[in-house]
Amino acid sequence: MPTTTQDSSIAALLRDDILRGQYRCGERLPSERDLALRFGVHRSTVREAFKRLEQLGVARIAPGGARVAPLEEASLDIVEHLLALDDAPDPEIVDQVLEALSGFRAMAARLGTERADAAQRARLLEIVDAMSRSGLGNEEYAELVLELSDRFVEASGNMVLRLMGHALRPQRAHTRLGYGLFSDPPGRAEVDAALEQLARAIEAADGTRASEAIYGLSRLFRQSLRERSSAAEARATRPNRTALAGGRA
Amino acid sequence: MPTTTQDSSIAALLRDDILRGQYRCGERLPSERDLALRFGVHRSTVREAFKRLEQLGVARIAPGGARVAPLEEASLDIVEHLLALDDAPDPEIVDQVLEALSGFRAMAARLGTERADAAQRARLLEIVDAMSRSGLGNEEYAELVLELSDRFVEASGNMVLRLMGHALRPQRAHTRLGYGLFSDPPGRAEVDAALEQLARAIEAADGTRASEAIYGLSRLFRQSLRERSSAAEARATRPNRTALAGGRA
DNA sequence: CGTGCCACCATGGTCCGACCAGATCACCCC
DNA sequence: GGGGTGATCTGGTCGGACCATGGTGGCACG
Repeated sequence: MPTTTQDSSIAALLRDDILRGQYRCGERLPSERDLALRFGVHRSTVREAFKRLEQLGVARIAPGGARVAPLEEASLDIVEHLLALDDAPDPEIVDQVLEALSGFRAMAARLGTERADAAQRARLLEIVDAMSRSGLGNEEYAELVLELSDRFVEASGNMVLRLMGHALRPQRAHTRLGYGLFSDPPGRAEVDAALEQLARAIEAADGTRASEAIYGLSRLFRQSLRERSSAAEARATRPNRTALAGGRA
Repeated sequence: MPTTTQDSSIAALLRDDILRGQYRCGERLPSERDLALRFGVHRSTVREAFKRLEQLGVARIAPGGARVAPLEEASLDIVEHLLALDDAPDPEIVDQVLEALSGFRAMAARLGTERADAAQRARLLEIVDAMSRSGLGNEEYAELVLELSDRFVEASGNMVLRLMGHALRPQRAHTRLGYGLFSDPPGRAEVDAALEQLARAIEAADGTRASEAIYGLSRLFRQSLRERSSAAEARATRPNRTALAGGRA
């Protein structure tokens, strides 16, 4: 039972404030004493929260005041928090994460395909086969995609990939909406073709082809997601702006 | 002048101990009071160090004792510390990092190539052209590769890629040894071919081809590095084992 | 009036000592 | 021997304190 401590709650609050863009980069955060007063905790508790923020790379603590760090210095770990910020994260962030995820999975597919042993290869083919079947729901597809990705990473035997996958692991529904095209007639043909290509690539241990197949699949997903979310956005409130806004000049 | 604080020094010490594999996963770390005594600091200072470790994902703090976290839960940020651990990091780690770096750069090349504007494209071609010239030293090549990578990331406009690049940024010489093949006759032809392919891909905004070219280049580098380092290792002491050892079963 | 210097104050870094609740573990009783 | 139980240990939090440093305003001097 992960009983959250006060320092981690405070760290999460401040982190989200920063990620939401409520403090400009370089701006001073409230002093430790102020925050201790505001949150009704002891200063040392606030300090511990600050240390977390510094380790996360979103703040820089120095005598004279803690300041918001430039976003480029942040840890990849902020991604999951960016996605979890609100019910409707900035679609641009979601898209950038999905894009990175596509590339990451393509990378994993390449290495995994080249290095998988017989058992791993069989398991990979099983999953691809399951994805080819029709009649699965969004959640089921999402599960399959996740497992496929994990198996590729596992087969690659690369710990760095594993860590990257951990940071990018989609935990929110926002990133899983696109899988509907699996059952939609329009995209179905393309998906099937890509899956077929992927299966052959796995059998032939052809990393490059597997990589392309995965990337193609991911692109289809992202496209589908963009269409769906832009439609959804049209009848919703404005998305929240975050510190990432404008990142893609 | 980043005057390092005691808590960060202690955090670094403990982190390196953990990364070096001196504590088994799940094993209890010494208590805060013990460490405070050992380091001659107050317990609250040790606590701040612990918070950093927890945020880094290498330790899990809970009543009853802080324990070493499973490696999969760690942040990507540990990679740079793994490489900085000793003068001669485990070659397997270096190889895994380079492998991930290859994939990352291929990803950045794909997205960057597809989305670069005219000025960015011109700059990319400039760098590729500079890499084609002979007579450059290892350091110069490393610089060019780094800048090329950065420009691709910049052109991609993807903040997640930027964060990944930051975590994987090679800061140590170990990851730069392979560039010698740029001037070596045996590899030179292959390198030139790949560079030529890359240039054409950039001109044509062909992400897939650019990605393949970069991946091919990176593979040549890694190969070269492996040969060099295995030769060097033969006449050196055993490499240090770290927590990553055995990651590639 | 402008400028430069200095004292003052706020801030982070560290320390001291204390209390609480939950986890651990050894011991004892059954 | 097994299970309960209390001493003990651990982290979580608190209150207060001191120091060095950096920021800032005011005061004196030009």
